[in-house]
Amino acid sequence: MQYKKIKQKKLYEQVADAIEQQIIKKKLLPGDRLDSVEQLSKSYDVGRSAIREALMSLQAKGLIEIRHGEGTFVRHLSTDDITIQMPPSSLFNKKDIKEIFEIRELLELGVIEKAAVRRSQDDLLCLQHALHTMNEALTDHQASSEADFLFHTTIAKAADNQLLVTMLEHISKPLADQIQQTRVLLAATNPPALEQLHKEHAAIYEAIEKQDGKAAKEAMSRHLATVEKMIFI
Amino acid sequence: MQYKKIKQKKLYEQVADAIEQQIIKKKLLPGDRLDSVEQLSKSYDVGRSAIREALMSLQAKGLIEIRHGEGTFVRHLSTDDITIQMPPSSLFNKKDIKEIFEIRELLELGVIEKAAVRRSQDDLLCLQHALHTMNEALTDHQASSEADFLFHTTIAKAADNQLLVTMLEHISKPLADQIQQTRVLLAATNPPALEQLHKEHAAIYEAIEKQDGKAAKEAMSRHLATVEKMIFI
DNA sequence: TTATCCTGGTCATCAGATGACCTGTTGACT
DNA sequence: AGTCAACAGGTCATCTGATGACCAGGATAA
Repeated sequence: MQYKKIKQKKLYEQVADAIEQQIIKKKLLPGDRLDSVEQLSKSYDVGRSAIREALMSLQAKGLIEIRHGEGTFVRHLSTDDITIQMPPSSLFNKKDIKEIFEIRELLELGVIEKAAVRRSQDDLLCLQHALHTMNEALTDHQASSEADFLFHTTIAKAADNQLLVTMLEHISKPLADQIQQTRVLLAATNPPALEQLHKEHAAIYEAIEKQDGKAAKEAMSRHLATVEKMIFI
Repeated sequence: MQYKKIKQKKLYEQVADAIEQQIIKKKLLPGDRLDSVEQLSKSYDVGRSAIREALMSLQAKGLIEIRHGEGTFVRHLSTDDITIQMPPSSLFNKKDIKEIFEIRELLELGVIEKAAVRRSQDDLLCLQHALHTMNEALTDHQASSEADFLFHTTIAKAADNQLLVTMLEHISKPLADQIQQTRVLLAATNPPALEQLHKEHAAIYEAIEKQDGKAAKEAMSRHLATVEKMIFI
């Protein structure tokens, strides 16, 4: 026998949904100010706390912005308001990290093909800069990790797809921790490996400069294989 | 002249951070029960509302679960707790949709290669079922759209990467609306196009059955090209 | 043993009060 | 006219006491 769920939604969720619908249906446009908490409280006939919690959850979703002393406003939003909720990396196990890495690989390989074709002169300069910094800072793990991250981010930017940049950044964050640890380890036990990383980055850069998508993809593929080996020892 | 921001963080954010740190530092393990709101209110020496808002924001992040009448618990989490916040699709413009589609293409092409290799017998059955439903329900746009979605989701599942499934689902959601609209349109104006979609799906299925990654990828690529054309008229 | 009731602990929500903060206005001073 | 302090009105931020809803587990009755 099937029963219909009577799940009574929590009050603030109902309110949040109602307001969200208004935004979706364009009854509330970006930039508009919502009524004050007191007002809404009366309109929806619920307490102020319920309204407040509803607004807070919408703010967490990025739909609205609450400004102390001013009011609550509908946000203007675009694809870079898409966010990925990643629990802290310390809570992941090896298998999770592997899954994440697999996805990064997909995105990164896709992005570099586009980047090689679409890259501008500016992008090249940025890449050069990152490359240079990384080489300079071989001993400063913090700085070289950041430059590494910047290198990859810049490639994503060159692909001219903002959403892709956002996703790669989010996906790479938990990996970045792992990578930095690995860098520290390598510097102590296996300096030539760092040298290899740099060569791979350089190869990637050259392929992008030549706008050779295929070569770039292969270079990136080799690079990721190296990194993967280093992480999953 | 540069000035340092004196941003004083809101109370509940400080509390939320404090508790999050405890979880990250493993002082609070998954399954543990947090102190009651009253208790925490005393411990942190802030009002109950601040505690409550902090807990709500952590719940939104997926780190904890608040159970009415029982208490608040640290969640066990894994990669499928990674969520992607997508504003409602109606708020996107054409360019945004194009970016999203580009990413979907990347993920989908990557996933199908893995799926073709890793697919189990069960996965094949599911795919058959989705395929069948889609064909049956040519006139029921709702049902056929769902079957379409199921078809792609099942492929992701076959790739044996839970995170990938999650991401693809989230990414495809805003596209699904567009696609359904398109389906309705096609049914009225261009029935053969629906036929073509079905053939493409079938081709994808066959390649997966043969575990031919390359062919599967090509079939999917053709399919996505078709869909893209249909969406961006 | 099993079903029912009771109780203590907890979250959900409300409403009043106070403080902090922002904007715009007014009026004095330069 | 331009600058600035002071003020007022509106709004969010937070605290607090009160009440209801909900759950788990123990006590009780059939």
